[in-house]
Amino acid sequence: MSPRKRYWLMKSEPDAFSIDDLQRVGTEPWSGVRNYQARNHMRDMQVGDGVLFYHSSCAVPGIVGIATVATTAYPDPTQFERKSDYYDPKSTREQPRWDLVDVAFERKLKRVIPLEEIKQHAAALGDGFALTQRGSRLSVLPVTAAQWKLLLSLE
DNA sequence: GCCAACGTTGGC
DNA sequence: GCCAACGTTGGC
Repeated sequence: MSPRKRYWLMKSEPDAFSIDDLQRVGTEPWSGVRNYQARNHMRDMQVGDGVLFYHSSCAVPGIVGIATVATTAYPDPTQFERKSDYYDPKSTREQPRWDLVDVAFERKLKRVIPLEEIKQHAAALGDGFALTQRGSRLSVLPVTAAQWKLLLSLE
C-alpha cells in the first residue's frame, strides 16, 4: 500500500529546461540536483505525487505548470559522467551520492503565477514555506495539500 | 550585472 | 569542530 499523494515544488531555469521542454519530451529525469535537502525530498517522492513546476532566474519567476512524479528515486547517472557538469568525483556506483526522479508533464497553467503574487499570500502559506522564505534557494521543496490548493486557486 | 543569502570546503 | 573563504543560487 502506498502512502497518500503528496505535493512538491520543483524549480528549473527556463533557459536550461522549461515547462515547454517538459511538454515536448513528456518525461524527464530531474538530473543535476546537488543539494542534500533537495535530494532527500526526491527520495521521499512516490509515483503519482503532484509537482508544481516553477521557473527561476528569469523575467517573471513563478509557477508555470503541473507535473507528476513518474518514478521513485534512483541514482542520477550524470554524477558518474566525467564530461558532465554534474560529475561528482566523490560518487561511486557502489555508493552514489545523488538521486533523481523522473517527472512527467501534466499541463501548463492558464497563466504564470508570479512569485511576486505568491508572496502576497505568504501569511496564508505559512512561515515554513521555503519558496517565500527570505533567501531560500532550495530547488525541490514540499508543498502541503492546503498550499497546493491555495496556489492553484490563483491560476 | 549586482549582491544577499546560503551551503560546502578545507585549514587549523 | 570551528569558521573564514569560496562558489552558487536566484531575485531584483
